Amino acid sequence: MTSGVCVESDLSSMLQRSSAPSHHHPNHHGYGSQGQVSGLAPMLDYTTEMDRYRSSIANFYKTNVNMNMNVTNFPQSAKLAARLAAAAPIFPPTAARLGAMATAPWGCHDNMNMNMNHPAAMFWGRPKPVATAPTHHHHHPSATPGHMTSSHPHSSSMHQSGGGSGGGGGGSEGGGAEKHGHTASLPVTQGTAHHHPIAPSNGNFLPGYSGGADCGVMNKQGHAHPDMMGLSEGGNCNGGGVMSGGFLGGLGLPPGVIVMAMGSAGGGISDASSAFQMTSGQRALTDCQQHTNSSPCPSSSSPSSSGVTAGGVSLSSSSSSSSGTVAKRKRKRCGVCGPCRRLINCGVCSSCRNRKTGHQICKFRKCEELKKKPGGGGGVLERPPSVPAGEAFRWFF
DNA sequence: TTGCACGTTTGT
DNA sequence: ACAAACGTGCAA
Repeated sequence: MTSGVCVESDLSSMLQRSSAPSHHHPNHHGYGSQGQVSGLAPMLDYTTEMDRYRSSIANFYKTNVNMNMNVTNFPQSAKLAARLAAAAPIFPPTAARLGAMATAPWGCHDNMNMNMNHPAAMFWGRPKPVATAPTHHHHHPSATPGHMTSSHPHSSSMHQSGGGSGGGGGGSEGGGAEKHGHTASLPVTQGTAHHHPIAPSNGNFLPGYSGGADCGVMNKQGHAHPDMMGLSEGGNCNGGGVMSGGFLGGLGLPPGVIVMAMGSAGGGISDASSAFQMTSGQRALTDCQQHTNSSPCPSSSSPSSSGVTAGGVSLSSSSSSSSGTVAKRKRKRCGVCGPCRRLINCGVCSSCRNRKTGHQICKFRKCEELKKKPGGGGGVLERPPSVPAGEAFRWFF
């Protein structure tokens, strides 16, 4: 499924259901049902609209949530959190913005809190989204944050349901929240903005997660494993669009614009992954190279990058296919699939439990690509297809 | 076919 | 040196 489609259907339907068509605010048209935008519709009650919208979203997530909330399941989360914290300044320039981003997405600061149980929950980005290319900085934001989504949904649900039976979800607040300035959040931000709550949310969070939710891929999340990571093929749903959306919030640009840009830039791939990659040093590089076909990989800042790995490994794998030589090298994670985007080990799977002896990555984090047979067709070639440009674009209509 | 354990490679 | 994770062989 393409993210565009999923989202559109889900969200739009929700919206429609919850609100009278005529009420759609122009601003919302993006998500609103297609074409329903009776452009003239006066901003009746913007706030009301927003509320409605929010509630819709909440409901939407309500179901998914609970599972994820179990932060406790992530033994490594602490570690991860630390790591992430270090890397925190994912979007240095946007630090300030970050707060907004973090919160806005869920439209409910409560969410943040909930998530915060597990610091890690906050950042579902790659561990080291460190350096950001000046140019691309726009993209990054979206990329990283993306992951957070999963957790949020819970919160939102909680928020609404009020009860929030959710596992640990409850009320504990993590320091993380503060970090992001959770409180400020939403409503306000949006106030100004014409941004639809949803847009931001997606944007900020990893496509993977968000995607899952948005796309209605809920199924996946539905069973979601104890670890909130039930990412569905992240890339798909979210599409670059999503991310961009988040960004938009910060930029204040019309969603459509961003999306378009992303699409073109990403050559269809766009989604967080690419952005991600770019920021994450070697890995990024690797990924790019592996997927040369699709990803733009901007002159991968100096392939020389320690020339070693990046080129070596990834290429070997890809080249192997082409050259046929194949020096059996270890394959690397694609970095874009749902599992790859996960940062936290579930802690309950056999791999996690047997980490010492098993030497295997958490099953839920096992790269989709690596699961495939090395020689197998397709091999490394494709990354999980992200939303086709067209689809992404569709999102906003 | 799937899961587990070990060896080995890769990155810090 | 150490940790993480991939590849592979073996057992169930």
